[in-house]
Amino acid sequence: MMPQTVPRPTAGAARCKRCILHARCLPLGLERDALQSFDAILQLPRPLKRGETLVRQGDPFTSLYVVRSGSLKQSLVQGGRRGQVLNFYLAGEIVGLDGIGEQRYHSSVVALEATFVCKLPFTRLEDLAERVPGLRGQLYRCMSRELRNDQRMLCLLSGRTAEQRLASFLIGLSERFRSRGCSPYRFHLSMSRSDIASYLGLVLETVSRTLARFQEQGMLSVSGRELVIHDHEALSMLAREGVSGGCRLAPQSD
Amino acid sequence: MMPQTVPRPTAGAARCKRCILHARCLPLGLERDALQSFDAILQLPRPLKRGETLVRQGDPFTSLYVVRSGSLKQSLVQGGRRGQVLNFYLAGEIVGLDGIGEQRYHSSVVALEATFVCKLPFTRLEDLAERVPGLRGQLYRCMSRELRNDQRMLCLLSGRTAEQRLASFLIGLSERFRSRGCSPYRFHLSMSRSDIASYLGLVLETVSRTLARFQEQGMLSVSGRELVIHDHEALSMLAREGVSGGCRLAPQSD
DNA sequence: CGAGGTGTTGAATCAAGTCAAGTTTCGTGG
DNA sequence: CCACGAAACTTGACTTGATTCAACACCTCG
Repeated sequence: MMPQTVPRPTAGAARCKRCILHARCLPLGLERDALQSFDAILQLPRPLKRGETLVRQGDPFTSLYVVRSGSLKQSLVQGGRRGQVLNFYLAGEIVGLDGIGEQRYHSSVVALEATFVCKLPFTRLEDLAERVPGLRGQLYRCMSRELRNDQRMLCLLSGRTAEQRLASFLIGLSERFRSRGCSPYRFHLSMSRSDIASYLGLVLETVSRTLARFQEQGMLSVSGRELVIHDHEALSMLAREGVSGGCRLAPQSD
Repeated sequence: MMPQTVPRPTAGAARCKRCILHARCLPLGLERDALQSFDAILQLPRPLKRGETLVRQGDPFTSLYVVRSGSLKQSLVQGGRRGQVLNFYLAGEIVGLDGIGEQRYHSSVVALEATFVCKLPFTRLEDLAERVPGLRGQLYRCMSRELRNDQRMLCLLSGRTAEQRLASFLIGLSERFRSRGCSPYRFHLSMSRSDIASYLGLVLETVSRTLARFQEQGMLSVSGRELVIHDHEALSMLAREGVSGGCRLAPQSD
């Protein structure tokens, strides 16, 4: 039987060396000594309840957080609008990077389910990074990964159909679960339809309808938040490209 | 008379200390010594012709570039699609940050007009950053600014009308020109309508029509790529919020 | 002067949004 | 444990803003 959710951390085990996320977390590739120093600044996993806020937009920036288990959503309030969902964070991902550089968190992050996070006070992390080039590199890598991620999102939101957006989203999730050792074909959506809609620049009715259509076409089954992907191939085809062969080419200036 | 384009660098003047961009460039806030070391790794401004490629998506990452004068567009090719425009760079902005962390540039950057850039070999920059905390901070700050910028774009592309997108874009440009000492009310668009369209997730016809509508309403005048903003207030109102008071609130889970 | 890139404008179409009921699910407290 | 109410989700009918397709105007440059 395949695990349907991300594995829980062994209770109380804060040391990175034994952490199941070792391979995909920030201290990846650190030497034995450096890893111990890293361990020393890392604070014990903190439990968050569903709906609990980890960082609040505008609050002073103090720490990065690594998701140990569970999931969160990042959202941004601008103007009169309700929070635009910018990202979902799964185990091993880093929360708070957009706060570096300003003194404040630029967005809010809220737990979508029971969630554990490890806290990394940034000043201490920076001190350590000063002495450990590998860690500095990892930090850059994380930020630039986030950058690339946002850029992928920009492409997705720019002139793609609802079907393509949703397919992309599901395939993306699927891959992330796969790389965490969970089934890429059967998983639980910890976010609401309206979170997904906001993330994809749609309204929740459209998400609902599009999921229904995918189900009719036999590509997947959804029941509430339980998802089973039947035709991963078809779905990722949709995600990668326009379904109808005709990708209309914008005239390239130059 | 107000300058209509970004000031040109004094020919051959590579030294940062005398550079007009001093106040908004990477070495901002560096000590005298650090600034000299920075100068030492910085390569002389290189001229680019309109349409010339500065970095090509997928090429090995070697350097960051600072725009000295002129402008460029960043674009990303994914799947079968033609380049999605991700960003426009003006004087003082840093090109190439998304390449840090991977060994490759993640997107292409092309000059929109005659443009000068200063080259910053990254390994040398990193060496220097190791010794100069202020520079490290600046690097973080730049990356996190880029992150925040992309996030603003995500909000913009997510369920805003063509009018709001275009207004946002124009106001954004206006502010950028203002902060560079150029007129925020009268400037030249170095990018084509189709570049703007791609950037805003629209088709070029829509950009053209929307500009025409703005002009009818007396908010601005356009003639080709020359733009005059008559009613900055109205435009930024449009940019900030839905024009019709009704910002429909998505039900917030939590 | 003609060609090609760039921009404008019009008419028709359609995908997604809006509004409006419903139904299901879930959490809380009796 | 059940009942209740509030969220969350689904579905349908209708509207609309943006895209598509198409024709044409403009400007620059060889």
